[in-house]
Amino acid sequence: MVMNELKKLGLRLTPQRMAILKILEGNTTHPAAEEIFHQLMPQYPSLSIATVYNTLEILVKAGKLQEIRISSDKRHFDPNPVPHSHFLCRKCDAIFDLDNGSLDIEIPSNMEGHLVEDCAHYYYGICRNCRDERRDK
Amino acid sequence: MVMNELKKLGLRLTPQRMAILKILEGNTTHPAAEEIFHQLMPQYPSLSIATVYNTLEILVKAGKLQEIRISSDKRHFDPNPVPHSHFLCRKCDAIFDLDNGSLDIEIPSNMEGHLVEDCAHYYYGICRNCRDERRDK
DNA sequence: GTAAATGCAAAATTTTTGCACTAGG
DNA sequence: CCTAGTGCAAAAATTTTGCATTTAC
Repeated sequence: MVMNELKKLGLRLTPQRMAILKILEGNTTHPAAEEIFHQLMPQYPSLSIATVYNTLEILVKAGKLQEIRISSDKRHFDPNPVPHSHFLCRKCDAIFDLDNGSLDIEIPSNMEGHLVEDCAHYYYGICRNCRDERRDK
Repeated sequence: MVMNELKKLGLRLTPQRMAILKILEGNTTHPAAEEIFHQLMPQYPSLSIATVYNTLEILVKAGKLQEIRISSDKRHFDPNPVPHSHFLCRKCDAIFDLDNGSLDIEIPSNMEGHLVEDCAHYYYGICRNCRDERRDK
């Protein structure tokens, strides 16, 4: 559970943080900050978008979340911090996880003299759902 | 030469476009729109940032440029449209091309049922220059 | 001459910041 | 208590848009 790990890092377990964590846990839709904010609005009317951004940044720095820069306009977030590929559909804008089988992406420690710490692999095209729709018509 | 290819696409060769193309040709610094704009300001004081964005979008759509979404805050551009990896230095924010030898990135046509048209591989860490600086001190 | 491109300024979006107030531990 | 965290509103930063004017062909 992520909550206990946060405690160990000296982070306070506020209701806002727990709610954000709950939304993200097991979530494969890769929401952006604003989507999380709107989902929580009904329950937490006083919640601030700044708090959402703040929490997401903390979680990314703590290695509990992964930031996804696949879309040109806004950042998305993945509760799975293990490096894996993502696919963005040009038609419906959905982001999919691509599980490279059991082989997660290997991060080369050194590339042309650069010290590599992290990596991201993004793929673009038409997702299987949109492709099927097209086929039906 | 890119200019002639643009003509074939029915695009007009305006001074602004040619200037933007000239700045990008052979450029390995991966400039953002604003950097291009500022480099051209002295020579083209009336140039509009909207024209820079417009031109960049046209060139990307025409397949003459590659958009780089490696940085979370702004988009960068690469005059080399062939898929290849990029490296972002967390210390100096420079973007480097990673030439995967002669093996360019292969785009799988199909991944888990999705139709893949394009891809991007990004790497993050400390570049060789910043690493060397650290070592000297 | 005419459609395409430009420049300008305003708007739209996303993200960040400063600061007073609140509350978790 | 006391510091970390929150909320608010304003600001910053990037990108887009509408429209009148200009210009490449």
